[in-house]
Amino acid sequence: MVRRQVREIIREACDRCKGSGFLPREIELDPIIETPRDQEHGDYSTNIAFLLASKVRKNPQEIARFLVEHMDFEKVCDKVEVAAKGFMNFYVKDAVWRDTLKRVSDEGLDSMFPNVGDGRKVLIEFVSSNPTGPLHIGHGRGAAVGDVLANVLMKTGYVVVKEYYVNDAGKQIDTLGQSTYARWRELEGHPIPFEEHFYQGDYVKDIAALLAERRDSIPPHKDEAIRFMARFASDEVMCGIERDLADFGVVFDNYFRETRLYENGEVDETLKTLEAQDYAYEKDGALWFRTGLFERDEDRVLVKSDGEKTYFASDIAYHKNKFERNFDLLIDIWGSDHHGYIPRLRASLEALGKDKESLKVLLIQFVTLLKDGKPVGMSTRSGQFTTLKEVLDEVGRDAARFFFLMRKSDAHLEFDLDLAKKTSNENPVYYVQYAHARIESIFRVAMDEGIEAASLRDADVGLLTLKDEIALIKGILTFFDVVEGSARSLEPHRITFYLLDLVGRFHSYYNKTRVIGDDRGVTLARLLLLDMLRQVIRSGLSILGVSAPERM
RNA sequence: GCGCCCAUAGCUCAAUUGGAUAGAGCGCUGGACUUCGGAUCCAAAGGUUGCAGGUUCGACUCCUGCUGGGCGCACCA
Repeated sequence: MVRRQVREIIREACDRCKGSGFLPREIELDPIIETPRDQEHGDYSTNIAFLLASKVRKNPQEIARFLVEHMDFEKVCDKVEVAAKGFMNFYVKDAVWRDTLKRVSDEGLDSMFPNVGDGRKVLIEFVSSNPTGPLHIGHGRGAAVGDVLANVLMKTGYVVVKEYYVNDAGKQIDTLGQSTYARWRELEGHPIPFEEHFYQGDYVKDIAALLAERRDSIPPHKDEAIRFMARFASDEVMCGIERDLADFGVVFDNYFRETRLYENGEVDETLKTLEAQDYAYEKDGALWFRTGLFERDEDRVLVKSDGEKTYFASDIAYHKNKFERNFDLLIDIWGSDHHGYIPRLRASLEALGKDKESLKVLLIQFVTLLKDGKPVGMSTRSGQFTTLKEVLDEVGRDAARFFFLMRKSDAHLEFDLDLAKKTSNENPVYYVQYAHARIESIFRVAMDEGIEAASLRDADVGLLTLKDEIALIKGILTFFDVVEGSARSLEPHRITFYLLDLVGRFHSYYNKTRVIGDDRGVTLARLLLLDMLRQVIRSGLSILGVSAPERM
């Protein structure tokens, strides 16, 4: 908003300088307008003089001075300074900040989010955990990142579809069937060896117990029984996964089953296409994809010599299917242990004539759970993993989601269970939520004193004259920049950091300044400020999927 | 052996994507409640950004080489 006005001022000045012959007419620049971290350097600054310096072979400072002389900034800025090195610093008028706040208040938050997506369609595929066991903590992090990223993109003008890819075909489902069968035989008193590669978790026993209750529906022959149990168990596990996700506040638009790709013949069709273009070849009785043609990676098997298709084969078909559904952007969110898989998938998309740049893969690093300051071990095979459900039961949805978004997704995350449970100042979730509850409380008091919510419309923002108040306004308005940056960089964790910073300013302001006082005009103006603040906190928390309580 | 990611205050992490004097929280030390919620605030201490070069007006950020950690390198998914 204000940034755009500053950009316009710079553009005008450049045009004027071109007219005067100082700058060559053909020069085109898109200057970066940034907010300096040091307040002393103004509200915005630009590096345009440095960019021009190399093109017109003049001193950056000289260019900056000349630009400022030809600049018509009085409407927006008190002053524009040229710093020693050549930065141009813009000092925005307090009145401009106040008026912008008032405008947001009048027009509503939702109309202020920048339209980054412009209606483009995005498919975000995430979690996609195999239906062979419950979600663990790592899936939880992926779920939080995917869900919040979806919210961010929706706010900024994208049309978003959230999809879960269900690997309900292949060997691991078969193993689940065998594991269930073995547990069932134990229950029936006819145990068979429980092999090491079977799924060890107790949930398999629970499912076997369910089956024991409906013995009649189990086919008599072992192979058929295993197949039946595989289906039954994976459906059961999938139900549990959906339930855990719902408890976590994550709802998918679509569950896409791998078996569907086989049933529709899409896998075979994809393989035929690749073969026809000589991107696939036979060797040693297997069908190989020429990954090396497109990426620095080895050729990979699509069809094994036993005739079985690999996961890679169906995954190519899956991504082809995504493109055919006319998405402009595909986002895959994977565990970072799958990073080696990226080159071959990108290669396959290129082979199919798709733009591989329209696939973005976000990698989620591992989560280490800490309890009593010590890491809690996890391993799917041994059944020792900590499930998402356990963490949710322990710390609650709000803390879990917030904690998952306190780190860049490709950085290791240490999740301190004790800290997440604490209802104290050390817990960052409470720090943010407390600010909201505190503002709500102030409004309750204001109501008691006979101030109507509607009267905020008549508040005179000109009465917000304190330095802290201008700083708060700037903080509030930064929200829209942060959401934009979050969308452009696909980094949802920025929202978390922003909120912590914003409410920090509020708490500080609160401790110094009384909101409700004798002067009704000032009171109203401050209430308007706080109203915008709570709206931004609410909006930010709702993007994170975290509640904004009125009382705590 | 090859590839990807990470390395920043005692600890956990930021740093506007190449910008100005590298910032927060926790912890430590000292302070603030007769008034809107002390689940809060204020102040102080804490750094050769793993090491060595390079690119340029300018590097935590980009390039090269080391060191140390994580993860991959299947006719598994």
